[in-house]
Amino acid sequence: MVTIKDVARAANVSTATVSRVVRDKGQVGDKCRAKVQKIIKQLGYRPNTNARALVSKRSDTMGIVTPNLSDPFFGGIAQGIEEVARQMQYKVMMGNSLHDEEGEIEAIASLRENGCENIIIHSKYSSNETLIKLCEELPGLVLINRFIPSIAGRCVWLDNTVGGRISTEYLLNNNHKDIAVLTSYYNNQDPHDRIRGFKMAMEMAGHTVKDELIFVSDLKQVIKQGQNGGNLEGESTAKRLLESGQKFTAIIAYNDHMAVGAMNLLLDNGIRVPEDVSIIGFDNVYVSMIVRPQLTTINYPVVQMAKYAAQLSIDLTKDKENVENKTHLFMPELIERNSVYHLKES
Amino acid sequence: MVTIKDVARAANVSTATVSRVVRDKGQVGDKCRAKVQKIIKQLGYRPNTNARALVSKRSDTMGIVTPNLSDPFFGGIAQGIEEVARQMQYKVMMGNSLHDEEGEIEAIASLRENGCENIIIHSKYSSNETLIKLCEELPGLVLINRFIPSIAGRCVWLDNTVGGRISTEYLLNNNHKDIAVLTSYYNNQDPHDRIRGFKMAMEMAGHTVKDELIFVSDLKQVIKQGQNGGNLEGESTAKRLLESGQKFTAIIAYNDHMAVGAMNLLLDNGIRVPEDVSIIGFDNVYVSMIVRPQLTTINYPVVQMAKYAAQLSIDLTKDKENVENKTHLFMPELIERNSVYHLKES
DNA sequence: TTGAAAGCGCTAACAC
DNA sequence: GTGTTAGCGCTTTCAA
Repeated sequence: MVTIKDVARAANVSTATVSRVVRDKGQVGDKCRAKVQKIIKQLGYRPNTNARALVSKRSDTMGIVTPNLSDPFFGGIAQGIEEVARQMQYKVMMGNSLHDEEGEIEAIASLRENGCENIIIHSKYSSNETLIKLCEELPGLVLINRFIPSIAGRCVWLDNTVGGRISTEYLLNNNHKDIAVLTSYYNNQDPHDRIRGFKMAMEMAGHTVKDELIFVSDLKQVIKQGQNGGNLEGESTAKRLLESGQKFTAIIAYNDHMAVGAMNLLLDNGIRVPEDVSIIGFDNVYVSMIVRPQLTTINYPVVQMAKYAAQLSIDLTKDKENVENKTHLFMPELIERNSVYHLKES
Repeated sequence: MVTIKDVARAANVSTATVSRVVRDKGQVGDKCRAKVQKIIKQLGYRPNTNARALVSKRSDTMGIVTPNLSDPFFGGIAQGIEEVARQMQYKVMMGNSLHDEEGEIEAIASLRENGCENIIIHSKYSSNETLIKLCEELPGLVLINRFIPSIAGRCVWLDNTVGGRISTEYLLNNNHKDIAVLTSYYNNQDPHDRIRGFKMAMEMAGHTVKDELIFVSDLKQVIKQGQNGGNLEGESTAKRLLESGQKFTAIIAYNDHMAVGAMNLLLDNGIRVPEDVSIIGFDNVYVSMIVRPQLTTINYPVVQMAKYAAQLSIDLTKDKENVENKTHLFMPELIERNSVYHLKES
C-alpha cells in the first residue's frame, strides 16, 4: 500500500504539501503541484479513507436507510442515490432499517459512526419528534417520501393528496361514480393523503363518499415482505370488496402492487378488466407496464426524487446558504394506459 | 463524542483494557470486565469505526458490487447480503459497477480503500484472469453467479446447464418438439450454459436442434437498463421469431423478463398462451407470479445464494481451514405454473 | 508557498 | 491480568 509519506518522499516535499495537492486546497506552487501529481499517478497513490475520516470526521460517504431493498421501489431509491453519489465521488453505505423506529435509529447511528455526514432516509416508523431532533444533529440528513412542516427544507416528498385527487378525477371523467378504494394500513401519512385527495375530488364533483366502499388491508404481516406482500394485500382486500356485494365500477388501489393483486383476483373470478371493472394504481412501477391490460396509474418519480435528495444532502453540508428554507415538493402525474374503461353516461 | 479514553478514565483502567473488553479478546478479569461494560453502557460509548479500521486494516464492512440495484434480481442479492451482514454485525457498502470491466475494478478498488475485506461481486464483464488475480489479493472476495474452475472455492453459482436441461425436458414431457429459444447476448457464460442444457436435452430425446429457432437478442443497449430492458428484449426477439414464419409450439426464454415480453407480444398478436404457444422462463422473479397466465419457470434461489455468499466471505476471512476447496453449487428447480400447455401426442 | 509536528481514536506488541 | 506505548495514514494548525 502506498501512503502519503511514500509520495512525499518520492516528490521531495512534505506530506502536508501532498495532502494539499490531493485535496486541491490551500496554496501550492504550480510546478510543485505538477510534480506531486505526477508521482501520485506513477505510484498509484490513493488516500486511505479511514485515516482521512478519522482526522476530518467526514468520510464522503452517503448513507441510505430503507426498509427493504428487494422491493424495486426502494431499489430505485438506492439506484438514484448511488448514481449521484458516484458522480460526486461519494461512497454509498446502506443501513437496512427493518420495520420499526428502533431499526431506523440504529441504522442511522451506525452510519454516523462511520463518519457518514450525508444520510437519506425513507422513514416509515419514526415519529416526527425523533426525525426533527435528528435533523438538528445531522446537517446532511434528508427525508425522502415524508413531509414534516417544521423541517420542510429536509423533506423531499410527493404530493399524495394531489395524486389521490387526479386519479379520482380521471375516473370521474370517465363517468365512474361507484368507486371502491383499496388502501394499505401503513401507519404513515401516504394512504391518508391519497384518500383525502379521493374524497376531495368526489365532493368537488358533488358525489357523496361511501365509507363502506373504502377497504383497508388487514394483512399486517404480509405487507412487510415487499412487493409480493403488496400483491397479496391487493388480492385479499379485493376479495373482501367482492364479498361485500356492493356495486362498483372502478377501483382505486393504494399502489400498483395492490392494483395488480386486485386485478388478478377479478380476472380469476371471471370479471373483465376494464370492461366490467376499471382499476387505477399508484407509483408507476415496472409491473404496471407489463401486466395485461396495462395499468393506468399515477407516476411517482422516485428515482428522480432520490437523485434530488442526494444532491440536496450534499448541498446542505457544503453550501448551506443557498439551500435551507426551500421546499422540495414533487408532483404526481397521471399515466394513462388500458385499465380504465370509458363508461357511457347513464 | 465519547472515546475509549473517556471510558478508560471513568473506569480507572487503561485504554488497552477497554479495547480488550470491547473486542472480547485477550484476558480480562471478571469484575474489571463488568465494571468497564457498565461504564460503556452508561456513557453510551461506541467505538470509532474509522480509527479501528485504520489501525487494524479491517472494517467489518461487506462490499457489494452489482451492475444495477433497481433490477429486483440484484436488489435480491443486496437484500440477502445485507441480512447476514447485519446479523454478523457488519456494515454494508455498495459499489455500483456500471457496465464494464473498468467499472467493476474501480468499485472493488474503492471498497478496498475503505478497509473492506469482504466483497461479493456479481461480475459480468471482468475476465477470468482479472478475477483470479483479484481473488489472490483479496481473501474475502466471493463471486456470485459465476463459475471459474481454478477459484471454485470462491464461486457461488447456479448450474445453468441443468436449468436449461430441465426446462427443455419439461416441455418435451408435454409433447413439445418445436421449441424456439430466445436468448440474451450477454457476454457471460449463463446464456451459453442454458442453451447447452437445451441442446443436451433435445439430443438425449432424439430430436435434432434447429439453430434457426434460436434467436439471440440484438438489443445491445436496451438490456443495460435492467428489467424494462429485459422485457423489451423479449418483445423484439419474439417479434423476429414470429416474422420468421417458422413453426413452433413452445418458447424457452433466457429469463422471466424476456419471457413476459415475449408473452405480451404473442398476446398482443392474438396468439393465446399457453393454448397456442407455451412459454417457460428462468429466474422465478416476482413478475413471473403476477402475470396471467402465471409463468412456468426455473427457480433461481438468488437471495439464498447471496446469503450463502456473504457467509462464505466471512468464513474465508475468519477460519480459512474449513472453507477453502469446497464447491458452492446451487441447483435450479422447475416451478410449474400455467404457461405451458400439455400437447396431445401427435 | 512550504514544512514540522501534533494528534484524530484505536489496536497490538511488549512489559510488568 | 493489566498498563505503557508506538504507531496506523492522514489533516491541520503554526512557523518559517
